Amino acid sequence: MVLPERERGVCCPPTLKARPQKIEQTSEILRTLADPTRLQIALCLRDAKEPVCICDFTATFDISQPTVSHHMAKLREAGLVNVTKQGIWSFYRLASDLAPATRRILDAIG
Amino acid sequence: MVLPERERGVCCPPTLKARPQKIEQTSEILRTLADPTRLQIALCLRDAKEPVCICDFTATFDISQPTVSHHMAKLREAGLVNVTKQGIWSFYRLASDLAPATRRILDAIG
DNA sequence: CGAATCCATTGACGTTCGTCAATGGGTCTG
DNA sequence: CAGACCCATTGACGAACGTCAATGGATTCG
Repeated sequence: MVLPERERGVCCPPTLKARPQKIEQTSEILRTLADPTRLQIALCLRDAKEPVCICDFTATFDISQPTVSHHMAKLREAGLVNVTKQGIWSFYRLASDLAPATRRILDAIG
Repeated sequence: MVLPERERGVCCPPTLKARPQKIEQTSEILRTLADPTRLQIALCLRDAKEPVCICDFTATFDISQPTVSHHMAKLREAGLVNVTKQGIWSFYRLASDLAPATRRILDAIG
């Protein structure tokens, strides 16, 4: 294996291809998906044919209703999901204007 | 848009397709990549033709050497990278036995 | 050997995060 | 209207995280 020439104290800083702003955006998406509960919710919405009601998640996961609501807020703030209110119910689905880069990441999972 | 029928107090818990263990593994990968600095390092290693020396990252990022070392340890623990020591230098590259699922996520970014 | 260099580890500190209990707003039903 | 139900928000708390300064091991050079 041929290694780059090196002398003591001489480094070859790699050029960073991605713009800082892009890195920050991607980082937020990954941070949002990194929590196990939110990851399951996101995958569930990705694969769902119809919007899913909050009460379904509350019934599915072993966490309190406020915590579910907290996770949905995080997903909303990251632009990953849209919410539609119907009477007393809130239905969630993947954001209709999901960025292609975000869609690629979601599709790469599971 | 047709929504599922609903009555008060009646929920339709969604079936979770992914196994809990798989969710936990994916979650760790995402958590590791979620930090902006680690994300840049991972992408740099993904695109590098040759192993990259730690001192290169120390020179590139505006963080201390121990912090760079800390991030590399996280990447190692997550099984994302391998390290090769050569004299006083440590060269890092993407793990040779990177899981296909992990590779898909990495390739979906940037 | 002694000094210099690269890198990992340890300990500490402030911030962020996930969680819950409590509360309140909004909607439907009797 | 009164009660039941769904959901979001607030406040609080412990755990995890990112960062640095200090330290030490390992290697190389004079």
